Amino acid sequence: MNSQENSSGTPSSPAPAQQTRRAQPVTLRQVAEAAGVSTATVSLVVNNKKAARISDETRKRVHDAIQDLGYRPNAMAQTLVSGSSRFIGLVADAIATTPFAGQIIHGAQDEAWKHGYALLIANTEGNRELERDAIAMMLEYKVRGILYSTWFHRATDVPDSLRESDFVLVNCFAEEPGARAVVPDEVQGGRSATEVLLKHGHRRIAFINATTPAPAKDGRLQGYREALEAEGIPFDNSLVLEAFPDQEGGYGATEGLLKLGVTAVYCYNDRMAMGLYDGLREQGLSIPDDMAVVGFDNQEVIAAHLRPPLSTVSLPHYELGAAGVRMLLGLDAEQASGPEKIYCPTVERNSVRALAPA
Amino acid sequence: MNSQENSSGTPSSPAPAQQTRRAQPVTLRQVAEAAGVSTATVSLVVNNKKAARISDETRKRVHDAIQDLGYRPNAMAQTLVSGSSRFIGLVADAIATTPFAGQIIHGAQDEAWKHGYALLIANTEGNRELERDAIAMMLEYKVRGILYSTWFHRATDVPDSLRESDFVLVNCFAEEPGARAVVPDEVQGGRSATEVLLKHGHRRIAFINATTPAPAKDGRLQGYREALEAEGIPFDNSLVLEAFPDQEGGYGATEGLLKLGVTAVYCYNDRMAMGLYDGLREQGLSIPDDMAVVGFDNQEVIAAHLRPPLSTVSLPHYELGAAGVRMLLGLDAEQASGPEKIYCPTVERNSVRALAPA
DNA sequence: TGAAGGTGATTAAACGCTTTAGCAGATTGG
DNA sequence: CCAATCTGCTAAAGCGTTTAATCACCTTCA
Repeated sequence: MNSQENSSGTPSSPAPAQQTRRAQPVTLRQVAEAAGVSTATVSLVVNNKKAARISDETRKRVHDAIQDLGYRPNAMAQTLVSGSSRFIGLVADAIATTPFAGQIIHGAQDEAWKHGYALLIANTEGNRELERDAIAMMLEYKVRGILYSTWFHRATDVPDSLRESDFVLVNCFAEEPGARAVVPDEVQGGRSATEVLLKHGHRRIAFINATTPAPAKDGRLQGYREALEAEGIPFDNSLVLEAFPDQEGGYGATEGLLKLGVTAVYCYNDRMAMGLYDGLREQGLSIPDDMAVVGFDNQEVIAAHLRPPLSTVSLPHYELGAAGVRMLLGLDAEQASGPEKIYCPTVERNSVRALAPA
Repeated sequence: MNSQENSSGTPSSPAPAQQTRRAQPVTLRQVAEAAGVSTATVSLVVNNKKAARISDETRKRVHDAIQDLGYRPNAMAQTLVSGSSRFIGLVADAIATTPFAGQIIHGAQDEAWKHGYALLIANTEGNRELERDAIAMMLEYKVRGILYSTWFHRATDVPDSLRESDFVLVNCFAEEPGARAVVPDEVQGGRSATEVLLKHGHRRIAFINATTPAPAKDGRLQGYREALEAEGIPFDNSLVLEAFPDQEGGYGATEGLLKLGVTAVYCYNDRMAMGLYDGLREQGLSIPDDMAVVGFDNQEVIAAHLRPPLSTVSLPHYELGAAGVRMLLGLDAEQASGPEKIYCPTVERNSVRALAPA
């Protein structure tokens, strides 16, 4: 890479930048001395200040010195003087309990990075004390702001110390007036899921909802009703079942479902759909021929690889993280009020087929 | 909380610490002025230096001032003077492609936190340039060291800039002599998986290996052989099949498997086992009665909720992350040589049953 | 009574960088 | 030929801490 001749004395050191490895980091001053200029000059060329008048010759000497010494600016010192740090904090209540949390981190990281920020993360495991400490740590690092995220969509209260900084709630919300938030659009998601079925001609559609109270429970049901009613199909409460939102719940709901005489079913989530697959198969029923199924969440490992692959609606965790930092940074036009709702895209696979016209 | 009387003038401010919200952060100097002491004194009490001689009265004045102003130390300034930061960097090639990466982050975060470090993360999506930038960023923040992790166990090469810092490879390894690494013990895992079957009396055990070359492929096979041989069962190469390591691969392997006349099968991973479940069921075969199955990875969403729940071997991602930071910090006794191998624990569920004695 | 020692604080330098004001010398204009 | 302007660079202050050195004052004891 560096084709410059070795004019600087020491003849046989193969990797000049490497030899200082793990030693005290090289400072601006050392570069300045090596180049025979002042630290101000070095700073000016490092930061490419166009206002500064530096001769090409000097500029080159500085660059060479930087190369030779393997200089890296000290970000701590920079932020100290500049007054504002380039950190965004992300506190999560469960980083790994679910693949989802990872996506929030991912989205936040990408977006933060895009705007020159680094992500500082902490996970609290739902522990209030840990949470307080984590937030304190972030405040001490003078983060630009904090993303407070939960692994499932829910109401939360805002920890006091959070208020000492800018913050936005991600995948959760609080009644509190000033609290900005980003959440998935459960209602739209529920509508989309139902529409997939509707679009294929199904008219009698069951919904297996969760038993566990949550915004998702209400929203997804609401979306189901809206989609139905938009098609002029009256909502029939006897078509909505409830079960615990996991595989076993879905499996257990099979019997009840079969009594309903429906041609299609929309499950609260993919895991229930997975259980339902087993239940249906046990009854010798085929998906999508005997029953069309859609899920919700788009939990990759499951949805994409069931037999047949499951049509579902995606929970936009990546987008949630990204939108969170955008909101924090004030990049999007400010919402009127209430949390910003993120669109849940439909993912069509093969668990739904057109209903043969009767 | 703060039951101190409001002796300081302004009468009706309800939340004293809160009112400075979002303003310029309070500094040590301001606390010092408010308490009528020098900044040195404040520093001394904040850090609880026992060597320092500070009267109780002064100490109290300082604490009150801190409370009133809502002071938080500036970590940047602290690390600047102390010379060493409290950061550990984690660069991952895929944060969210898989639930696994989340676990590595989680483990690293917990362990780092335990030792007073904060985790700085970056994900590179396998992009070399992004990777370089991410590492550069970490170096500029003068991290204590960097964890370089991959989402599946593999050989890697060490990016040049990584060498400018302490680092350890997590879930990957390099030939390079100086490169410390932590990886899962695939061989032991393969042995454990096989032993679960052996323990239940199975003697004729198939192994469905992956087609994709990887340390896991070799190691898990090796473990299978070792376990067999330890029981005096000669290794029979015709009992090892190969398929693409996902659900479809497992499903597709059903036919070949059934020709083998085995009573049990050990799958390269849980996803293949999931596919195999479907294949077996299609043939009207029951797990575990007609065929005992064990997987590998312990991919929660799948393994715990298949019908029947899958016995498997856990890939210790959390431990990998945690062991990574311990190694980085030099907390564990140094290994003789080669990567440190992390134990893969067995998780027994219901997909294996004792073989009725013939 | 005066030196020695203890107590409770302060002063000031340093950490690595950015940035404004300004300086010396060269060039230009009138 | 002198002032004005331009060019290339530097001095120094300041960001918020920590910490070694020091200071003023008070006790104690020989």
